[in-house]
Amino acid sequence: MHPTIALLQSRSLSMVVQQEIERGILSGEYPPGSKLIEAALAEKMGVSRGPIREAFRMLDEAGLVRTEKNRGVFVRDIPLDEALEIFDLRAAMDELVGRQLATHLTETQRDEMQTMVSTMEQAVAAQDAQRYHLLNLQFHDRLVEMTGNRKLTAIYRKLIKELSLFRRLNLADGWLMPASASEHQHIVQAISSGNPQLAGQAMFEHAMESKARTAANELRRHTPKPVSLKATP
Amino acid sequence: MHPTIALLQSRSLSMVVQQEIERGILSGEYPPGSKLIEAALAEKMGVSRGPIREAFRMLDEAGLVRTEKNRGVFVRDIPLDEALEIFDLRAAMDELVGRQLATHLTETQRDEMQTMVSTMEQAVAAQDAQRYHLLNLQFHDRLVEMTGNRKLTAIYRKLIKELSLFRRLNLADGWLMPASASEHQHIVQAISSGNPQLAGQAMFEHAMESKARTAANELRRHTPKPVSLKATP
DNA sequence: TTTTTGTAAATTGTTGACAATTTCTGGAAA
DNA sequence: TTTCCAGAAATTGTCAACAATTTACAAAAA
Repeated sequence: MHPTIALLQSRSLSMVVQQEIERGILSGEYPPGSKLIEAALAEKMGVSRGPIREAFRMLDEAGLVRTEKNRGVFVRDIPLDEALEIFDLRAAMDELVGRQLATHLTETQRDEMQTMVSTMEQAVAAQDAQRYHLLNLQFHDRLVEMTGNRKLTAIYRKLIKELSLFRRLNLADGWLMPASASEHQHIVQAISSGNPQLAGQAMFEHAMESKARTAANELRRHTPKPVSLKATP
Repeated sequence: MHPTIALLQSRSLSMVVQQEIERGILSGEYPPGSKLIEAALAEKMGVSRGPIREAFRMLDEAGLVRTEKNRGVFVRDIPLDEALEIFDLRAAMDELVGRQLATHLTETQRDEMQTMVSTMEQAVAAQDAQRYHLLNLQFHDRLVEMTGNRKLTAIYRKLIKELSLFRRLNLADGWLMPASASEHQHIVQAISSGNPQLAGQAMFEHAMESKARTAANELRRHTPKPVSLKATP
C-alpha cells in the first residue's frame, strides 16, 4: 500500500492537526505566550473547529499549551523554576539510562555512540553551534532509545519538548556549546566500562551541569548592570 | 461562592467529562480492553459527543485509552513488559525523591512520614489489605509531593494511574501486603538520616522489590501446574 | 458445515449553526 | 485627561445533523 494512503488511514484529522500545531510551536512560529485562535487555525488548515479543539486537548495534556476557559488556548511559557525541576527529573532519567546501557550495551551500539560523539566534536571544531545543538539533542535521544524502555523514551521526549518552551534556553546555547563537548566522551567511556554506577553517575552529572549552566545563564540575564571586572579604586 | 459553581466556571465541560471517564476507568467500571462508545457516554452524562471526544483525546495522551481510527476508543490494557518498564522508571524517580527529601526534610514532614508508616503498620496488624494498599499509594504519593517538584509529581501520578491498568496487579496485592511493610520504616530512617545516597538507595530498592514481586506473581500466574514442594521420589 | 456476500444497523468523523462569554471600541461622565 | 460604560465584534462552548466507515446479521454459495 502507498505510504501516504496508509498514513491518512491510520492518522485521523485531529492527529494531523496536532502534529502541525506542535511543529509550529516547537519551531517558534507560535512563540510562548501567544494565543492560538481556533477559527484562524481551522481556516489555515482547511478543516472545521472540531479537530482543532481536539488537537488543543492533546497539546494541553502534553504540556505544550495551557487552556483558560472562555478565554482561549495559549502556548505555554515555562518559568525558570519549572525548567529547573525538569532538569532534575531528566537527570534522574539519564542516570537510569546510563545504568541500563552499561549493563546491556551491544558492540553495535557502542560504535554508534562513538560515531555520534566524533560527529559532535567535528561540529565543535567547525564552530557550528546550531549543528552541535541538534547533534547533542540527537545523541541523548538516541541513548534513551537504546535502553529499549518505551515509556522512558516517550516521557523523556515530552520533557525535551517542554524544555524547548523555556525561551531563554535557545538564546544562550551558543555560549555553552564547547563546555559540554568533552563530557560526552567521558559518558561513552563510562558506559563502555560496563560499570552501571559509574555510567549512571556520568550521565547524572552531565545533566546537572546542563542545569547549572542554564541557571547561571539566567542569573546573568537578570543582572542588567554587568559589574566591571576591574577592582574599584 | 459555592464550590460547585466555582468548579463549573473554571473547568470546562470536557474536563469534567474527562475526570468522570477517568474515574470510571480507574474504578474498574470500564475494564481494560473495553470499548468506550461516544453516544452512550454522551447520553449517560447528558452532553453532546463533542466534549466526549475532547475528553477522549486527553485520556489518550495520558495513556489511559487507545484510539483506533474509525473503530473507536478502548481502555488500555498495559502488558507485562510495559508495566516492568514503568517500574524501572518509577524506581529512578523514587530514588530522586529519596535524595531530595534527605537533604531538604523539615521536622513536620518527618513526623508526617512517621505517622503514615505507623498507620500502615496498624493496617497490617488488622490484616486489612485493602486499607493497606490505599495507605501505601498515599504514602508514596505524599513523599513525591513533599519534594516540591511539580513536574515530578505530575508524571509520577500519571505512571501510577497507568500501572493500575495492569490488571493482574490488583488481584495479587493481597499476597504482597506484609512483605513491604518493614521496608517503609527503613525508608523513613534513611531519609531522616540526611544521607542522600542512602535515602535514594532505600527508595530505589523498595521500588525494585515491588517490581520483582509483580514479575514473580505474573510468572506464577502463567504457570498453571504448581509443582509439588516435595521432592519427587 | 464453513465461507462469502450483500444489506441494514451502529458507530465514528466532520461540519456548520447557534448560544454564551470575552474583548474591543467609541463616546459620555467625572 | 482619565474613567466608566454601553454596544458591537470577536472568540469560545456546545449541540445537532450529515457523511463515511465499520460492524452485525442473514442469506447464498462453496
